[in-house]
Amino acid sequence: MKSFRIAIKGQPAKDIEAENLSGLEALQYLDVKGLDKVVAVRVNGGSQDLLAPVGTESELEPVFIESDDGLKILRHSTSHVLAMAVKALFPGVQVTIGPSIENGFYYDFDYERPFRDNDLPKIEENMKEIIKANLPFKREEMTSREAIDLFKSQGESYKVEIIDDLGEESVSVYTQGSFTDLCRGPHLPSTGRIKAFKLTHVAGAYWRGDEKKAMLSRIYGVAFADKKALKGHLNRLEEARKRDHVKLGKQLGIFSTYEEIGAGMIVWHPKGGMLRHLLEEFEIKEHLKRGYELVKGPLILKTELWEKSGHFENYRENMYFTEIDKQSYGIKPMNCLSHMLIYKSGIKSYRDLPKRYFELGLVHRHERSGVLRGLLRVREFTQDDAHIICTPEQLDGEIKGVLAFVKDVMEIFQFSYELEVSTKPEKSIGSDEDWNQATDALIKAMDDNDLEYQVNEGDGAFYGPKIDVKLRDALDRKWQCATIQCDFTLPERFDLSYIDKDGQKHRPVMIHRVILGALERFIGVLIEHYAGAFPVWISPVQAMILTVTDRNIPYGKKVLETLRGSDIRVEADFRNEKLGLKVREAQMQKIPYMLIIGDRESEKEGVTPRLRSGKNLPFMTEREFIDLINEDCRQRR
RNA sequence: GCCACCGUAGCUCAGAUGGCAGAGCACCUCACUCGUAAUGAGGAUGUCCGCGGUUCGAUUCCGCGCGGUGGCUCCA
Repeated sequence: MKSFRIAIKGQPAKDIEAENLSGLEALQYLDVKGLDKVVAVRVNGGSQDLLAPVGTESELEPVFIESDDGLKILRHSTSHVLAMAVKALFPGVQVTIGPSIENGFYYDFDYERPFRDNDLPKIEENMKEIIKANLPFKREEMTSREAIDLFKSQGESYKVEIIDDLGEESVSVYTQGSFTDLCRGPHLPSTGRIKAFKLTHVAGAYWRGDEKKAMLSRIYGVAFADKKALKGHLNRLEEARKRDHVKLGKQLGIFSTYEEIGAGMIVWHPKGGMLRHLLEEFEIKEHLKRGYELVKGPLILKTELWEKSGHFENYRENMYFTEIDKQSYGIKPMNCLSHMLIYKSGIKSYRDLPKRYFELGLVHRHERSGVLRGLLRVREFTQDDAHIICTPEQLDGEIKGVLAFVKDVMEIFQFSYELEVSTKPEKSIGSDEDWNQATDALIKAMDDNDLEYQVNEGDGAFYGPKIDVKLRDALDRKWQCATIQCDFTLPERFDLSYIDKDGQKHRPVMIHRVILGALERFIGVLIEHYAGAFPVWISPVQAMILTVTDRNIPYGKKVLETLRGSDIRVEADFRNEKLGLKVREAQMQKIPYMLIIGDRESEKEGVTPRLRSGKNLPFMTEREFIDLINEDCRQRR
């Protein structure tokens, strides 16, 4: 008999005598409530299986299935059940890896053919059998040598490769029924604890994420603590799909694409044309306010210039080229080149700096066909691009200025965003000193502003480190919008200089930055963010005049003229239709204000606005309504 | 680019072991002049994404393209 001193974290310890004590027994002894919801236990901070023994001095924390860690364990265990089912149904399949992910899990397989959607139902059936059998997950430690022999005997070469690469003395494996998988754990006590899961889709995935390696077949699934939570998740997904910007873009007359025009090319319909115009107007104002200068470069530039900048060498695959009078030209994928030449067009003094050149620049990039998606990834787009050329001493202040700019703009659109900083990649240009200085400047700017950020080591551009600002779409996928990038290459290659106080030429520093990013992508995220119901200040149509009967058309026309004359974006529905129909249609177009014009309004010369929410405002004069809209716009709501 | 799925009327979608292609909405005409999410009746609507192949016959089966969606990779 040994004596154990155990405690629930933060509570008094208890002593107990036992030969051996599992986590589960310890929790029982400590009288933990709701044990049927406990899937693992943290012992002195580290998660382990419920049935694994605890040490003689242990501080315990139950891991409940609904907790983040509990769900991770559930999802990971479900992926093992998936692998077992697939091995049972498809002899000769090899298993690779199967982690838990947000809301679910996946498992990658190597099989003679890829899996298809219609394989999923029978796999699910098999998984349900495994769950019903309530097989325990049994952990076993063994030397790597033994594990390699074990997996070799099963023909599981990927597992052998993983163990080889781990280079550990020993590894752990988990077995449920006839299926054994290399795994660190922990796992559920048994398969019966899986109460709600669903296989969702299949996808191809490269082994180890390397496109030169084998294409595996991935099966995705979701799993939740109970059926209600699973259903809730599936419902939320369905709701999110209704906000899909491609769908809303078509319904609201914002944009469309055409097979006959080409992939990744957006055609803007009237409402989208207006939306773009409003955003561009907004951007120009905001940039001028912050000391930027408006510039504009041509769409195609001689290929020699792209060679000089390094784009031809590094970015040719993504560029379109054309030939005019036997001279090769490249269609710009970025706007920086003309900006460089503008800077060089005269000698610059330190007194002239910083220069902030802003351009709503149209760029073309040949993105690989498989990555295109709606407005979020296209081949032709407009960037709200600027290049800030400054002295090294000004760098910190300029970065902070851009971060503040991003913050202001994101607040206007009520976006929450995530910051990521990317450091020096393997393949890069420039000295370590430059890199360190610029990376420090980026990080310092964020630290000084108490901003939270994630570091992506080695993810920087080849010419410099960057801060990326990511927004999320309806389905919670992250999209890079704003970015702030330091660049050492271009000032060097274009031999940019300024004359400093010492009368000598010095090399300026350059920041390449966008705030919204690409207008296309931003609008895509924006549509999903507002579910198509734009605030009044950027609504393509702010008000719709709805007449009740034909008698009201003359006054309706007068209101239309008055509002148009006051720069209100207004349309009118004078059709001989029932008011209910007109309201419904305006409602589906998500127009902020409907102006009902009946006999009452015609006689008293005013309007009765109806809001998108269904609420009616009191009768008011045309003037009062114009003021109302103008106030909305001033407040950007 | 790679893997899977998908492409039928302007829109949303149904359809057939391979045999003249359907519904609702929208559209057009007529009636109704109407107060806050669909008035009624009638009418017209197709290269079933494209090109080849198999077949007596292909929108359906096969191949190749084009386009879309979900992933992987990429995203200077």
